[in-house]
Amino acid sequence: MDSATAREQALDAAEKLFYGRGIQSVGMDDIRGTSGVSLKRLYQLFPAKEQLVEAYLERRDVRWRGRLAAHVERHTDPERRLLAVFDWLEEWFGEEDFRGCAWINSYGELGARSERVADQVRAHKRAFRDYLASLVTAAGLPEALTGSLYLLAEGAMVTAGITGGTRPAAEAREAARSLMAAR
Amino acid sequence: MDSATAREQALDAAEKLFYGRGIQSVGMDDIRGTSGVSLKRLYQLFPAKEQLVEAYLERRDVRWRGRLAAHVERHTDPERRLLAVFDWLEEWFGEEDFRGCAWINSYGELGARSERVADQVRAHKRAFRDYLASLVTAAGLPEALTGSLYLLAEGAMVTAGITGGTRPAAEAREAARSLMAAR
DNA sequence: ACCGTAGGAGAACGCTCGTTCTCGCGTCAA
DNA sequence: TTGACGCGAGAACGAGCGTTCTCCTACGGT
Repeated sequence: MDSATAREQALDAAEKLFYGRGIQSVGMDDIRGTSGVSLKRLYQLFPAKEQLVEAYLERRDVRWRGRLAAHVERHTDPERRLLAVFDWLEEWFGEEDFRGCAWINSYGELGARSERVADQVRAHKRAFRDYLASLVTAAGLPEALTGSLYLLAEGAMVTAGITGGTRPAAEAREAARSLMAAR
Repeated sequence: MDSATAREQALDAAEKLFYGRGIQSVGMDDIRGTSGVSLKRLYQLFPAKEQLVEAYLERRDVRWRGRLAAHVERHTDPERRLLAVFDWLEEWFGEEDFRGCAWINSYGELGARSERVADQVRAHKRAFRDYLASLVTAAGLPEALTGSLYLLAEGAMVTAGITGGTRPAAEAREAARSLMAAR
């Protein structure tokens, strides 16, 4: 098995376990068991657990925003594209293994102790907000709307994570629609 | 020192440390050092750390909702009372030791592993949402508004926790005002 | 004064877990 | 064929921490 493959398998295991059970409760030995990558190899690829955590969050960030953007791209009407964000949240919330927002969860777990993780969470959230802002601008809507829609999306993510179910996404979408109509 | 006092001091230390640094990174020895209550006494009062955590969350829940309600009580106009929720969030976010919503953080840390903690978080959030619903009803506004305002408040809490600052509260209040005006 | 008990300080125990080390095996170049 | 090397399996090490135990002191009732 070459390094690139081992790395991917390690990250696959990390994502599955860290996201599903939390970061602190997953040991490097669990990663080894799930990934099939030996401890020696793991430590060659990632000198410490913290770096595996960072790589996990970074890869997930790229994929998460990619999936969101891909969904939005399916629409052309600018206002429809904004609402598509909430459609996608609903789809995401409904996935079998959905356990809330990985960054909000990680922040609750490590934000107080790891500045690196805290920075990654802030960067991810800023990127998401910037993306929303670009959609708002493209739709010719007032910039101030960005903050409202962002808060609705964050509220939906945290609520869906805690209570389960997809309803928060639908509620957020309706609120968003109403705010957009109010101009 | 009598039992009641020891219990209060233990809970004071637990709240300060658990909220400030996260639950898992605080040891029972830290609680002892901060509270001045000996380990033996701590284990008499709380047979295991998990029970101290539960007591911490429960006492904080009562106080948090009490403070919110007290702030809302200062107003009589029903719509003003709803907006006062966001005023209070802004005040809370601005406090020196604010580190986000204790329940969202705890859920990120322990929600996947402790059903008890997960239940407490859900109960707290349900109580908050029910309270919002009662304010919405009292103001003669449509029930559907509750979900929107709740998501705005949750989004503001999680965002203020991650990025710091009080701005999310102001943004949420403006969005809430707009939604209430849209009827 | 004397005993029984409660309580404090802190050592001790057992477990988990991040990280490193040992050992043995297979591979490949010369 | 041989020897150096990479790698996997898993033991080992060391730290942190939840929990319990030991020992000692203080005090209240008789």
